[in-house]
Amino acid sequence: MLNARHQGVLRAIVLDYIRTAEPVGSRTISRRYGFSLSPATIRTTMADLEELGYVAQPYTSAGRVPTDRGYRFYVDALMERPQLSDAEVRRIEQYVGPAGEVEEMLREVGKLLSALSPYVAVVMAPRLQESPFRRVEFVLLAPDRVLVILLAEAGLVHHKVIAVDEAMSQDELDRIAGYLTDLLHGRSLREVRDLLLAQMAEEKAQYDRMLARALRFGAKALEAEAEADLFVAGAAHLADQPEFADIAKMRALFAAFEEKSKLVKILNECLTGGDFRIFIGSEMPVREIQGLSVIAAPYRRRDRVLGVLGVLGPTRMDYGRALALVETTARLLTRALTERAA
Amino acid sequence: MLNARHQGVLRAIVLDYIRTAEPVGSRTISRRYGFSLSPATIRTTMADLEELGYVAQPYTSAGRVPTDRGYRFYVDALMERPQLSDAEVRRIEQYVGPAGEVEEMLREVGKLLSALSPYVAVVMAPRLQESPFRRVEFVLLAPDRVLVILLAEAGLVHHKVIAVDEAMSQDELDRIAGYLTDLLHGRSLREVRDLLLAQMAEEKAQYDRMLARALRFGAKALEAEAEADLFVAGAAHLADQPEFADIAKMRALFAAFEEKSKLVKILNECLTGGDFRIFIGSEMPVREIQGLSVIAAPYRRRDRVLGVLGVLGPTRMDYGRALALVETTARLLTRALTERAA
DNA sequence: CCTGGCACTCTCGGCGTGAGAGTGCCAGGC
DNA sequence: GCCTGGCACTCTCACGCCGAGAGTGCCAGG
Repeated sequence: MLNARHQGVLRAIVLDYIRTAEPVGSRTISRRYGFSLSPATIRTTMADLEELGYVAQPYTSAGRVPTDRGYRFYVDALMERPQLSDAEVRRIEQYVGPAGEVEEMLREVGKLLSALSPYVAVVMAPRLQESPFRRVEFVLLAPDRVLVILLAEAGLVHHKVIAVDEAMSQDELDRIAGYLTDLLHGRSLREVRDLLLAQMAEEKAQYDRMLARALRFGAKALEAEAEADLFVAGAAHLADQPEFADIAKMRALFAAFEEKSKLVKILNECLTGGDFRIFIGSEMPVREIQGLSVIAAPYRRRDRVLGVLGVLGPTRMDYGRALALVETTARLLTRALTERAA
Repeated sequence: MLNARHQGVLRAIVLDYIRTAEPVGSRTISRRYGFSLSPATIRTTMADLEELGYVAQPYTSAGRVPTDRGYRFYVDALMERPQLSDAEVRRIEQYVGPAGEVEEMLREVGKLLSALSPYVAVVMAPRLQESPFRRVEFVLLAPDRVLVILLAEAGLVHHKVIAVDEAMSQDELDRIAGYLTDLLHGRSLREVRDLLLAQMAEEKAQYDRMLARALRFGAKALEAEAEADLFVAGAAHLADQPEFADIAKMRALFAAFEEKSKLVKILNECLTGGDFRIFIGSEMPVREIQGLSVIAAPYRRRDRVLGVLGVLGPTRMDYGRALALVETTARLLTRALTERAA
């Protein structure tokens, strides 16, 4: 479909446009990208590329700009895959050290990603619901309020306060906690909850008052968490990108960020699939976000996918470097989480 | 200093400018604000106000714009104090219901403030360090990692994971937790920590191994939290304000928001003082934030100030309404926290 | 098949202009 | 003595014009 010359010119257009954010002319390509062809020849090639939909002109007789399709071809077939520098890799390694708490670590990773790139970092935290369960603890705060502490694998901790209808003693809570912990060791919270509900449906007789109470209470404590947690860092970066010099665009963007559910939707698509995922402009599964690309990669513990991290930038983004950054971070984070004691 | 006419004209200028964001001319004032004076007369008054520094002209022979000093006088002496509608008060009451966890509630309050005003909401969470202490719990995660759960008054909960040098059993942890809880009931974490360090310094003999260990471990568990927690909501609102139609200003603003420490510094100033605090433009204790005003009020539990909430907007802000909003929210939040069981 | 030449198109910045808003000042009136 | 209408003046802003510059498409010749 695209011969070598077409591909070379497309590559040059993408590279130059990523660098300068200005439409690229035939002369620039001929001079700066080592083609031994005159601008006139380049022009016919560019006309071909335009007809095939890989590049576009902002207006008649301006230079060419890559289309989403052009970026896609570039990413799939032309892009080099640069390595991060050793210093950068070391820096990432420091941030994902094995100590501390997972949420804290993810927040730091977000800051790191946004510091190492001019884009917005997004990190989706593991869904507690889906994580293998290790333990639950209850702490009586008041006769009618109980603090629930949920511990999942890999240092994932979550606490919440729930109201209870009937007064309980700390002793009773401890017994219930022990019972739940035994019952559920290693299953996900979702499984646990379903199990509890199933048991509750069965045990109509309520011959064991304590057990009935434990079931009822446990089901309440494990009730579904609201939204997947999302950390966004470096949103101010976008204001630096020339494509968002327009106030109206900026507004839409920042509004989109406050509605994190949109971002979650995009990142969710990355939970399946392989090593990484790139959405370019119109490929984005959410309509509200325009003119942006996302590069995201899942991170794991052993073989289980925990969450997704990535960067969000203008379609005119340095895909090679951003991908290296995202992949490396995901890889190192996966390693750190896998090496974690429990 | 300012006679009645001066004040009336200043008030009209501020009101009109808040509404329209356009410099206010003598004619507008004469027509729209019920002065039975001709524009020419208004003009001489305006010239006086300008000389005294209450208003300024963006350029020769444009209308007048209030200066920071003008806003200050308006806020101190001229401003009406509108009431929130019943519906709004009810809405706030719903958000600050007595159940659930404090942090969660504060986050919601932030969203609420930004929904009820076109400004940015900021809510500073109680500093755990300063809160009266109720209880500590330890959970052994791995031989060398312990989950610390700190419970302060009013349902303030915090957890963190710490690394320990020497292996401990859960039994031992429970004993230490009990010891610490007994020792410290009702004091703030800061006091507790200082106490521990003092005791450690004294007990050089280490005659009681268990006690020494408890002290050492306790001190570590209570180590200072990083930053005061801050919730920011509705930052995208600022993009709607005409004064930030300039990209450069927006950039600076959003960058300032990511550096939350600046905001914390401002809000900290409000922790002392009485019912509320208003910083107008150049009065702001942090130089990085320009052209903005802050209205903030502390919220309490009983008589103890826990934190601060407020809104951040352009100096051209509807001070009356914003103040009503902030004060009411702080008042209702205080009531809810005070009524809380423990 | 490539290339230099050429006419053409479109953007962009600078410039001038005129309308409009608002001012300060002054002389005259209540 | 204070207020007011009138007037000349100033400054911004939107508009349109123009020329420079960048880039194109096409064509004819090597």
